[in-house]
Amino acid sequence: MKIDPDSSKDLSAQIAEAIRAEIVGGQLIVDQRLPSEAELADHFEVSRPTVREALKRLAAQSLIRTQRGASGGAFVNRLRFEDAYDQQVTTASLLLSMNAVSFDVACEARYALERACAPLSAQRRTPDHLATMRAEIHRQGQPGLTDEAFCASDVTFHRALVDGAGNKVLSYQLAGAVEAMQPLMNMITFTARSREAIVALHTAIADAVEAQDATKIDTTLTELESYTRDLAHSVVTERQRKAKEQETATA
Amino acid sequence: MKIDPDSSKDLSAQIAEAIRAEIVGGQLIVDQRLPSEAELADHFEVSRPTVREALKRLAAQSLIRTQRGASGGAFVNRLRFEDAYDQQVTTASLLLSMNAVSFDVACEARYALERACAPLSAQRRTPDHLATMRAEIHRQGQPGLTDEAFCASDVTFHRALVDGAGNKVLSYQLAGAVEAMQPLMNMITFTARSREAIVALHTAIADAVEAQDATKIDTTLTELESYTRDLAHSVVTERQRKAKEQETATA
DNA sequence: GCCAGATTAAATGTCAGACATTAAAATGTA
DNA sequence: TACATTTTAATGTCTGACATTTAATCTGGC
Repeated sequence: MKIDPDSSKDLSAQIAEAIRAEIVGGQLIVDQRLPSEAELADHFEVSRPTVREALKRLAAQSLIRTQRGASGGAFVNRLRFEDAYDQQVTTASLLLSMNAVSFDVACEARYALERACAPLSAQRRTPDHLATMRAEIHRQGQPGLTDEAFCASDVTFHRALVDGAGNKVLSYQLAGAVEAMQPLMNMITFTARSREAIVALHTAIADAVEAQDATKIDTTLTELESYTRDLAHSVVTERQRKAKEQETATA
Repeated sequence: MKIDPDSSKDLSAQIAEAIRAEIVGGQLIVDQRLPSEAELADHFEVSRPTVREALKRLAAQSLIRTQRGASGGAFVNRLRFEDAYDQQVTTASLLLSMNAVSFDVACEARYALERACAPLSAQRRTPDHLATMRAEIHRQGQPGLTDEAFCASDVTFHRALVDGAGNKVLSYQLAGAVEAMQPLMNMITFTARSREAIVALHTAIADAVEAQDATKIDTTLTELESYTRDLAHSVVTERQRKAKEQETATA
């Protein structure tokens, strides 16, 4: 394994970097055991706490897992889609919230990606996917549904559409984006009227998926996108109007 | 801040989780300073090394940064697109290499995503994007170019196409996917003949982008996808044939 | 010979206290 | 006021110890 010159960065960061390079480079393979903390400390000529900090960094990225007890230790972890998925959701959420990404930009990206798998989904969707979509549409029509539940159902519906493409990589990428946008979507309070319109568009999408009509899915998704954006705009302007009104009243 | 019951997980993992929840929940905002390690240790009733391990976990995810010296400490980090981008590339690379994702699946996902931003790119591309694409095409035509340089240029070309859509979220998502696939693409050794075909397709794409012809971009990308897959298949079968030949020779 | 239980050993998890290093802030002086 | 010095508060690192977990080994009885 590599050495660390006395550079500016933390020792633990350098050690983590060295081990990560071994993993992505393929020198350390899945389920292989790393040397023990004491051995690593010896090798890198640092103390055990420093090595531990490095290992925790790698664990935070799901690159390794640790096991206690005899014949325990740190093992190279098989990165599963679910783990990566969780990471991506929080990362994308923070990106959106911390960088003042406008609703329009996020919305555009989301629907562009979703349209990307429409043709594949039209071709490969199974009865399972269709059933999920229909079930969620039915749920979205229930009058007593809370806003949060409606949004969650919305996410499930769109995930079914994406999963219908039968491509794990695509599902991974896209589902992360869709889920990350949910907080932004939640900011829009859906009225009974807008729910009705959304359910109608969802039904049209489900019909098109069932009929394997890729073009129709595409155009309906575009409709849904512009409807969502209009809705968001009207919510924003309404809020501004109310804020102004209140300002006038107090003045 | 929250407490930790004596559950199964590491104390450092629990503490990291508690702080992360504060960050994603918005209780801790960007550039805000966390309590010092000693104060955190006091609050959570653990030792300082344990707190430090927790902080390193968060640092590994770019959620915090630390600063030494008086009035130093740990600060909530503004997650930038570049940071997230790097993380995504390594995550996606590992996903592909560790989960035996087939070339076809990865390739399909990549081109599906790329087609998703074709319409936007046709609409919004600037002279800069066009210039980058032309420059990379020219480079790809040079006879002395190494395979690695050709692939890197390929990535740059496609990034320009994606960036042309003028949507940071889209660029972030897609560029990660494209870059993660590069090692897989590198496995295909390009012959002079296939390079020629690829340059021709790239030229057709650049022309279509310049003409703002979204449909033409889409169809050409599809052509490029199927060409790439055919190439990969022929490489694989050729390798198998050679392996068999050698087996027969030794037998 | 074989199985159940006790023992051992090796590893991670945690703690306490100390010192080193850094960089900002406070202080003193011309 | 401007500049050099000192102080101070924080992270970075080390040492050594103990606690806990768990697999492997040893032991005794049948």
